[in-house]
Amino acid sequence: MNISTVAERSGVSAKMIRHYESIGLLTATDRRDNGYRDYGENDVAMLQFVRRTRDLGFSLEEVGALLALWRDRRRSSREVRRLAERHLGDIETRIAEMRAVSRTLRKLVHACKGDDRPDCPILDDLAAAPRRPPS
Amino acid sequence: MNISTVAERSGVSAKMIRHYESIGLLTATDRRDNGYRDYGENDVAMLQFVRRTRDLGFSLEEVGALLALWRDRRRSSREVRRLAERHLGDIETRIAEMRAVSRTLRKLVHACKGDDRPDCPILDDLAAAPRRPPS
DNA sequence: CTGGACCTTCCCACAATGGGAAGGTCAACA
DNA sequence: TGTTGACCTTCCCATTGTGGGAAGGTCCAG
Repeated sequence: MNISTVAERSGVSAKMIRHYESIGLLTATDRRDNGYRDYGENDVAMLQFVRRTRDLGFSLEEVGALLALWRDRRRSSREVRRLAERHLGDIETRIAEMRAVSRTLRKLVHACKGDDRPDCPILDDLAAAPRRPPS
Repeated sequence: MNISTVAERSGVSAKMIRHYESIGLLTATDRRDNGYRDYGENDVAMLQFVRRTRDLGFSLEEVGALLALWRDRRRSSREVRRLAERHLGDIETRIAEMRAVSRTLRKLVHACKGDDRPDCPILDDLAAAPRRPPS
C-alpha cells in the first residue's frame, strides 16, 4: 500500500507519516524496490491510533509512550492511566485558564458600546494592566 | 532607562522586547551613544499594554492592531470591540473543543482500573479510533 | 512514448519564546 | 588604574506540529 493510501485511510497526512518516521516516532516501514514506502493493514490501524491519540491532544512524545504501551503485552494499565490522567490534568488547567480569559473578555466586550466614538473600556482596561480588577 | 529595567517594570522580557522591535510590532526606540536602547515611562506603559493583551491570548498581530487603535485618538470603539469579539469567539470555540476532549478523557480514565494488568479501556478506545462512541 | 499522478528527499515557513555564544560597555571597588 | 561582574549588543539555534514547495525519480494508462 502506498503512503497516500495509508494516509487517507488513517487520517494522517503523508507528510506527517514521513515526519513521524524521521523523528523516530514510527519505526521505518519497508521499502519497495523503487524506494517507495510500503504499508499494510497493521500500519493503517497503528496510524489510526496515532491520529486518535493526537486528536485527544496528547503530544507526540506522549503518543510515542502510548504506542509503546499499546504494543507491550506486559504493560500495566496503571501506566496508561497515569499518562492519561496527567494529560487530563493539563487540559483541565488550560481550560480553567481560558475560561478566566473568556470571562474577562466577555465583561470587557459587554462594557464597550462599539459605536463610532473612541471611548473604549476594553482599551482602558488593557492600558490599566497591572492592577487586577476586583471580580 | 535600560532594557532590563523596562522589562522588569512591564513584565515583558528583554528578549521579547528586542524581538517585538525586530518584527515591527514596536517602533524602534532611541539608542544612547553606546548603542544601548533607551526607554521612558511611556514605553513602560506601552509594554504593559502589550503584556496584558498577550495575557488575554491575543496574537501578536492582534496586539499590533490593538496598539494602533490605542494610539489612534480618532478610532471607533466598534473596531476595538469587533477585534475582541472575534478573539472571544476563538477562545470559546477552543474551550468547547477542549471540554469535549476532557469529557472523553475523563470517561476513559474512569473506566481504566489502573492496576498491574494490561487490560486497558483507554488503549482499547484509542485503537478503536474511527468510530465515534455514542455519547 | 508521453503526460499526469504518484513517490522520494530537502529546505523553508508559521507562532512565540527562550538559550546561549561572542563581543562591547559601564560602574564600583580595591 | 585595573579588574570584575553585570550589563548591553547581534546572531544563530531550539522548541512543537504542520504544511508548502522544489527538484528529481517512477508508474501506469492511453
